[in-house]
Formats: sequence, C-alpha cells, structure tokens
Amino acid sequence: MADATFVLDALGEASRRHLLELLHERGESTVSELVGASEMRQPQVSKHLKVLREASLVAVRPEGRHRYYRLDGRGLETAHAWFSSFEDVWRSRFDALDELVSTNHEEHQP
Amino acid sequence: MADATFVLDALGEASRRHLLELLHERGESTVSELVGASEMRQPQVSKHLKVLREASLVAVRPEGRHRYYRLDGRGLETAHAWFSSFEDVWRSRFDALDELVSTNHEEHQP
DNA sequence: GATTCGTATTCCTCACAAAGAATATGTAGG
DNA sequence: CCTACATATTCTTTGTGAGGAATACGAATC
Repeated sequence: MADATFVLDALGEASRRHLLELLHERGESTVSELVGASEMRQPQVSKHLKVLREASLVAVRPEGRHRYYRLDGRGLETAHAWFSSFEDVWRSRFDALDELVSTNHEEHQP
Repeated sequence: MADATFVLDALGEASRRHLLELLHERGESTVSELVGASEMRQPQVSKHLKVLREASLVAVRPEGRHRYYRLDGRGLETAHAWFSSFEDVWRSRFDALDELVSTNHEEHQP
C-alpha cells in the first residue's frame, strides 16, 4: 500500500490537486491535453505527474508516443484511510454541544 | 465550511500531521505537553498549531495560563469530503469484491 | 537515418515556508 | 508589583520545492 506520507505530501500542492481534478473530470488524458486544460507548461505538468505517480495517485499507460495518465485508486484510498482513522472525531461533532461553545469562544478573539 | 485548500495545504507537512496524530492519541493537550511528546521546540509547535487552527483542524480552549488544543472535526470533515468526491475511483478497485459482499456498504451520503 | 512530435529530465533561479533565537504577551502566585 | 511560567510572535537564516529555459529521450513518419 502506498505510504500516506507520500500521498499527503503530494496532495499538499494546489497544482497537483488541480491535475487530479482534471483527470477526474476528463478521464484518461495525455500530458499535452492536461497542459491545454491547465495553466501550466509541459515540463511542470510532467514533473507534477511524476510526484503523483510515485504516490500511486495516478497511473500511466504508454501508447505510441503518447502517455495516457489516469487516476490511481491506490493512493486515493491510502489518503482516505488516513482520514478515516480520525472518523470518530469529525463524526462526533454533529452531536457535540461543546464544539459550538468553544468555536464561539475562539471567534471572539481577534 | 473550511476551505479544502487550507486544509490540504496544512496537511502537506509531516510535522503537522504528527501533531494531529498526537492529539488523536492523547486527546486534549497543552502546548508544552505536545512539545514533550514530539521532537519540536515550543515556537514551532505553536506556529504549526496556528496553521492547523486556521484550517479548522484543531480548536483551542484557554484555561488559566494553559491552552488546551484538541482536534476539530470541521477541517477533518472538509478533507474527508474532498476525497469522497473521488470515491468512485478508489472504490471501483473493489467492484468485483462488492458484488460478492454487497451488504457491506450501508453508508450513503445524501 | 533524418525529422518531427510528445514527453521526460536537467540545470538554474527564485520564492516561500520551516527552523532557530530572541523577545513579547499574558496569567497565576507570592 | 514582581516573579515565574506558559504560550505566542517577531526576526533572521536556511533549505526545500516550484517554475522557467533548454535539452535529452523515445517513438512514429517519411
């Protein structure tokens, strides 16, 4: 299983998250298609894709001189599992009254 | 709701993730307790806690000259929601399995 | 085999963020 | 008040990582 460290580090940059969202919308895409759909230039896209690939967040399928990238469920599942380990916390807030109290308390601090 | 950008950026550093894990294990903790339980020094812990607080990942409760920090479900839920938007991708890895054990997914988000 | 296209990689520079040190703020207790 | 303690904040230094330009690699086409 992909290490959560690599996955969360890779997701810590907005441009990489944007690439993932593009791949989610468009499905399998080549590098140049991603370049066209984003504000980035080709070398940056390739470099970000490399980081995402090392985190098992995307997978690649070479075909001719193109390389088709797609989302890889392994990295996404790793991240999801990391957050699920905190599930008790964010789930309990729906019926926790002290959450509301302390939140108001903090918002009154400048 | 906390912006997923802030949350995922905040989670992109290992030391901040470590603080969250410490708070999850120990429950509500003061800054000096977190300093003792980590390899960081007090100013760094305070600064990281500030970032986590701005992302709604932790909340603080002042008491005397101590400040008790604890996990905040809002930021965690924001991150979880971001990953859930990709749920179809990482879940599709288990499609074959789901057909065999179709009674396992009782959770459904409205 | 030369050329062209798609992509990856290297090198360089620069910005930003993290760590360190010192100091400020705030609170309890004498 | 003064001191001791807990935490936050500023300032500086340092280092990591993103972006740009140029180049290298690989595959298809001629």
